[in-house]
Amino acid sequence: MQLSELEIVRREKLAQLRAMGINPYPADLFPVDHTSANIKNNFEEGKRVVIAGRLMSRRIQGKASFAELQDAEGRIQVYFNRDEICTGEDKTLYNDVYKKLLDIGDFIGIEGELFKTQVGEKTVMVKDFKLLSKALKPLPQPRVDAEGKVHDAFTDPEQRYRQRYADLVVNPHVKEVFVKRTKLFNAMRTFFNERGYFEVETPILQPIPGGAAAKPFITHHNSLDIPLYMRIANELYLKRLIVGGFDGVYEFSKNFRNEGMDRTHNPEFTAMEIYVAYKDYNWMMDFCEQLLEYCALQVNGTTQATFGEHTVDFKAPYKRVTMAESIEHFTGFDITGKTEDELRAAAKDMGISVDNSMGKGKLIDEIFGEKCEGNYIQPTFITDYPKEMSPLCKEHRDNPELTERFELMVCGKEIANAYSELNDPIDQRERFEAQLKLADRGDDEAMFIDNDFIRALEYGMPPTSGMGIGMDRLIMYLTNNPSIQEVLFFPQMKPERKAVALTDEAKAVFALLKKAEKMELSALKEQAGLSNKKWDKAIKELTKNSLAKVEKTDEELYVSIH
RNA sequence: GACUUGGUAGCUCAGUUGGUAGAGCACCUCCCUUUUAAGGAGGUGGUCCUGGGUUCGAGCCCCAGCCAAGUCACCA
Repeated sequence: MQLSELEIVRREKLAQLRAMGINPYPADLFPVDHTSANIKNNFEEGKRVVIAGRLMSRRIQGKASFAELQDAEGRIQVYFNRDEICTGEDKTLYNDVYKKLLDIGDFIGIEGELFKTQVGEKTVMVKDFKLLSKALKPLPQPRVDAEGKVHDAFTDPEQRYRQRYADLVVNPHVKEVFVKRTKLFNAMRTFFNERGYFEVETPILQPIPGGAAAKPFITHHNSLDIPLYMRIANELYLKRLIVGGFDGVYEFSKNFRNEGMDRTHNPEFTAMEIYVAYKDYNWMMDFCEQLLEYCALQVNGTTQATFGEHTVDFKAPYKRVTMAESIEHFTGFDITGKTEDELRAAAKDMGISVDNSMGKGKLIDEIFGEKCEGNYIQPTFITDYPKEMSPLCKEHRDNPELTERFELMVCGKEIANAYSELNDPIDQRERFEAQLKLADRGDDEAMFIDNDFIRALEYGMPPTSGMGIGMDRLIMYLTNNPSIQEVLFFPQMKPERKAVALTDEAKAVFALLKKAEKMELSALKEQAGLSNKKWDKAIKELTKNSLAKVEKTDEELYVSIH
């Protein structure tokens, strides 16, 4: 590996520390008893504290120095004074260890006393300190000036996502997003648990990827010798549990879809699904708006959330509009009672591209997606979707062409999807078969038939309402982030770079060398068992790529890992 | 998948018509005992994303590729 000058300097400091008998990575517990936050909140002049964290900035002025220590809760100023730390004649702890051998990014533990500086800053006067972990790579160092302007911000999205650890260290606002994310999950759990609903886990590796229209990841189980799919949804398993007698079950579900990536789609994402027996989708709408109002309050302390140019209010209740009303409102076209051909012609007139694989449901969905969806900024329930595009949803009690389904739209995007669940096993089989026909017409997202799921329904499932919420999307709204990558710790990225391409001979030599770290050149050559020519080529390749180093002492040649 | 923009020091960024690679911060050396983005003086640091091409000469022009962001398409 090629080291920068800064990295080499830090490795040299590491060696010097060791030479002084200081372990840069000590094993023993450090008895922390305060954090930066509770020092500031409960400040007491002269109080003794033990704190630990990363050294994040230093202002050295000869025999004294101010620095900032960052822990999990924020930063606190610390004051290093030579004569406070080194009470005797030996001043090396300050002059050498602190001033020369510590770096920004190092973890240190501090024992000290609280005081306020002449300008009133709450500060820890260091009485003793200990290196807890040396950082070998320099962190980016954004700084904020008196006007709140950030200098040298660490902003490159590629580096921030690939090195989220560094992003989190230096960008407090990034950490805040993830704190809110966890608050959201906790709020939902609390809301559900208080109502007696039961958190469960269902399979991620599934023999049939069901519950949604999407392309799955496929994998293979070796000893069973069967294909398995990573789940695209957990719906069908949760409903099996309702069949099994639970009144309400929910799961935060990591789902996987083998589709495109963009700023709102990551190959793995988190959905929450909940199913409650003896309820219908009208009840679920009430439940949903109560839930989101509660979550917004828990996360942000207010029901209002800013998203880009919009201010969204999650305070219940939300408007409810049927899909037919919505389409009529925005296009003037009434879809009720229209044939597939009439719908296709209407869509064409609206300038929507259509093809013959599209059935009635898909056509209506296209019209809605194109002309209506984007207009709903404030939370709005869109209800009563066409039957064809909702194969797991109960037929509408008043209209056999429709289903009892709603989606919740916010800022023109869907964040929740809910049904009165289909529990008629014969109807369910017919819907699956209709999906097969769609697949034959070329719809590559049509659902598979899940016979085991139908068998479960045949035992009887109580009337049930279910809802799914896109957790990533919801937290994007609650934290004003237009990109899903900002709300995932580790968004999927293409691999960073190809490994150094080595010949097989060079790889073999390197493997031998790695075990020993350093060995005599002649011994390594003998172990490698290569011809002179091949040996020469292999060792030159390794040294050229800075993987190995050849050193000459008085009587021997040594090879070591670089 | 298409298009647009970008990739230069650890970080943020300049880089003129194609003519010896720059700044600020960081880092290193020296001075400095209550400061607060930035004390003073001096210094080090580069695979200009990769590979080809044009040229006497390429960070810059051309071609191909890699990675990212954005827009669109597709997809929930």
